Amino acid sequence: MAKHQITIIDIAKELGISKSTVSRALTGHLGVSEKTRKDVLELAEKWDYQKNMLAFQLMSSRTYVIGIIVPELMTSFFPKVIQGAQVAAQDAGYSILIGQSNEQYLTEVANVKAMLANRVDGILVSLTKETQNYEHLEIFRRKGIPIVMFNRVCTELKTPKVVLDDYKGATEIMEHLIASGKKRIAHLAGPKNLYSCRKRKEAYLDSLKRHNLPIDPELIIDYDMNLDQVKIFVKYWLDLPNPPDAIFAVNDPPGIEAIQIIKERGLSIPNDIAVAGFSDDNSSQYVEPGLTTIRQPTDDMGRIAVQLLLDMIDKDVSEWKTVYKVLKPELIVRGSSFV
Amino acid sequence: MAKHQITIIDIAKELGISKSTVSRALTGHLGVSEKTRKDVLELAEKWDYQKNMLAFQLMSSRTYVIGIIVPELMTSFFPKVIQGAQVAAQDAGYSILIGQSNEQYLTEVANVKAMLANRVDGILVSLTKETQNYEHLEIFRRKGIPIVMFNRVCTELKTPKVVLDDYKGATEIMEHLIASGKKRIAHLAGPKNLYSCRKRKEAYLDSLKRHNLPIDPELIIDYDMNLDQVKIFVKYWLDLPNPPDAIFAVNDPPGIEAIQIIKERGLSIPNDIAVAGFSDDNSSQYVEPGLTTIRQPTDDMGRIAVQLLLDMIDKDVSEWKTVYKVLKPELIVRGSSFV
DNA sequence: CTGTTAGCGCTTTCAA
DNA sequence: TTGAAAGCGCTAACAG
Repeated sequence: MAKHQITIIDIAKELGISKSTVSRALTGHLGVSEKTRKDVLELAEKWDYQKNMLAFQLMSSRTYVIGIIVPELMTSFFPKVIQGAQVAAQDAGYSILIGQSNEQYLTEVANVKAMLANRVDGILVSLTKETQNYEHLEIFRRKGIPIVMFNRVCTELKTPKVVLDDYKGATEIMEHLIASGKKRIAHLAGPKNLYSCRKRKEAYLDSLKRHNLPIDPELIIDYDMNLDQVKIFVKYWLDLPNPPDAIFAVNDPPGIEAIQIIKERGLSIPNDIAVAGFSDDNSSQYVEPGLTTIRQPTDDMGRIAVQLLLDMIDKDVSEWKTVYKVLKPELIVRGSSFV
Repeated sequence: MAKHQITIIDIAKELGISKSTVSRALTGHLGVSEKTRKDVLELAEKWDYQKNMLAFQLMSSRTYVIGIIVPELMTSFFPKVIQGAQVAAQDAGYSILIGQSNEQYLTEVANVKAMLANRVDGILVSLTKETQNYEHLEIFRRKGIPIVMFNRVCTELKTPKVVLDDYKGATEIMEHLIASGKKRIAHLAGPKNLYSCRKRKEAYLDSLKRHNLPIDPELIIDYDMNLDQVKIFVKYWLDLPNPPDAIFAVNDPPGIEAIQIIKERGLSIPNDIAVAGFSDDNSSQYVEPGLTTIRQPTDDMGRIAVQLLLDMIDKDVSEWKTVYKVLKPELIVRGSSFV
C-alpha cells in the first residue's frame, strides 16, 4: 500500500516555499503573489492534489456531510427522497452519506453510531418498522447534532419532522372508494409503531364512521410489512362468507400483491373488488390494472428535510425549533378502483 | 453550535489520568490496571463517548470506508447490488458511502473527487451512460487506491471487474425468441460506450446470423436510455410496412414501455409481437403480460466486487491483479414472449 | 507577501 | 502500569 496521496507539504517542498503559503494559494486567500499562486495551482493540478478532508474536518470540526438513514431502497420511494435531498445538499456544499437499516432496529442503531463516529454535521432519519426505542437518536440532541425526521417519524422525539398528510391521503383514498359505491372496505394496516400507518388507519376508521358504514374487525388486519403474508391475508378475506368489495393497503407492495391474488381467483378488479395502495411505487403504474394510490411529493420531502437540517446546523441547540412540516398528498386513480 | 462531543481528554481530565492511558483502556490494550480500565469504560459509557473517527483515520490513514458510485437508484438493480455489497463490507468492518451520478459524467467526476477527498479505502464504480473518458478513475491507480468496476465497465481501465455474461444472457433471450418462431426481431440497443450494451447487441447480431435470419438495419435502433423516446421508436417499428414480430430491449424499463404502447395499439402480446428486456427490474413481474428478461445475480455481484476490493486494499499496487469475474445470467420467461 | 507556531483528537513510541 | 511527546494534514493567528 504505497498510498502516495499528495499533500501540501509535498508541494511546498517541491516549490521551496512554506506550507502555509501553499495552503493560502490553494484556498484562494488574499496576500499571495500572483506568481506563487500560479506555481502552486499548476503543480497541484499536475499532481492531482486533493485536499485531505479528514485533516480539514478534524481541525474545523465540520465535515460538511449529512447522514441519511432509510429503512430500505427497494421501493422507489426512498431513492426519490434521497435524490431530492442530494440536490439540496449539493447546492449548499454538503455531501450525503446513505445508511440503509434494512428495516432492522439494530442495524439502524449501528448506522447511527457509524454516522456519529464519522462526525456528520446532521442526520435525516426515517425509522424502521421495528424501532420503538429512541435512545440512539436522543444522543444527537445531547451532543448538539441536529436531526430531522421524515416520512417514518415518531412523536417521542422533539425535533423537526417532514411528513405527508397521511390522514388526508388515506381519507382521499377512502372517499374515492366509497364514492365508487364500495361499502365493505378492508384495510391492511401497517405496523402500529409507525405513526404514519396509525394515521392512515385512523382515517380509514373515521371515513367509515362518517359515511355510516359498519366497522368490521374481520376486515382490519395488521400487516408487519412481510410481503409473504399478504397472500394469506387476502385469501382469508376472499374466503369470508361476506368478502370485502375493496381493499385499502397501507402501501403499494401489498396492494400489488393483492391484485395478483384476486386475479388468480378469477375475480374482476375493480368490479368485484377494488384495490388501493399508498406512496405510488414505480411498479404500481405497470400492474394490470394499475394500482390506485397516493403520490407523495418525494422531491419536496428530501429538499425540505435538508433545508430544515441546514437551518439547525450552526445554530445553538437552544435556538432549534421543532418545525412540523406537512406535505400534501395527491390521489392517483388507476384501473384498480375505477373503470 | 455547542457541539460538546466527548473526547479522551475529557475523560482523562475527569479521572485525573493521562490521555494515553485512557486511549489504552479504550482500545483494550494490555498494560492497564483493572481499576483504571473499569473507571474509563464506565465513564465512557456514561458520557456516550464515541471515538472521533476523523482523528483516528487521519493518523492511521485508513478510513474503513468503501465508496460505491452508481448511475441511478431508480430501477431495483443497483439497490440490490448495494445491498449485497453492504453485507460483505459490514462483515469486514467497512462502511459504504454511496454516490449517485444520475447518469451524468460530470456528476460522476464530482463524486469521484468527493470520495478521493474523503479518503475512502477503495471504490466500486458502475459508469454512467455518458462516461467515455476515464481520467478521473485513473487517478485512483496512480494514488494506490484500489478500484473495482461492476456491471457498467469499460475495457480501457486495467482493474478488476465484475460483470454479467451479457453476451450469453442476450443469446439466451434471442434463442428463446427464435425458438418461439419469431423471425423479425427488433433490437433497442443501449449506448454504444457501454460495454455490456455492445455485448448484448453483438449477441443479437450473431444469433440472427447463426439462424440465417436477415439483419435489417431498420430494426436496430440505438437508444440513449431516455425513456421518453421509446414511444417514438416503438411506434416507428409498428408503422413499418413489415413490422417486427418481436422486440428485444437492452433493459427492462423500455421493454415495459414497449408493452404499454403495443397494447394501446390493440396488438396481441406475444402473438403479434413478443417483447423481452434485460436485468429483471422489480416492475417487470407486474406488467401485463409479465416481461421476459434476464435475471442478474445482484447479491453475488455486490459481494464479489467488495471481496475483490478488499483483496487489493493492503496490497501494493504491483500485486494487484486484474481479475475479470463473469457471472451467469438466468433467463426468466414471462407472458410477454410465451403463452 | 511569506514563514513559524500551535492545535484539532487520536495512537504510538519512548521514558519513567 | 503510567506519563510525555510526537505526528497524521490542514488552517488560523501571529510575527516578520
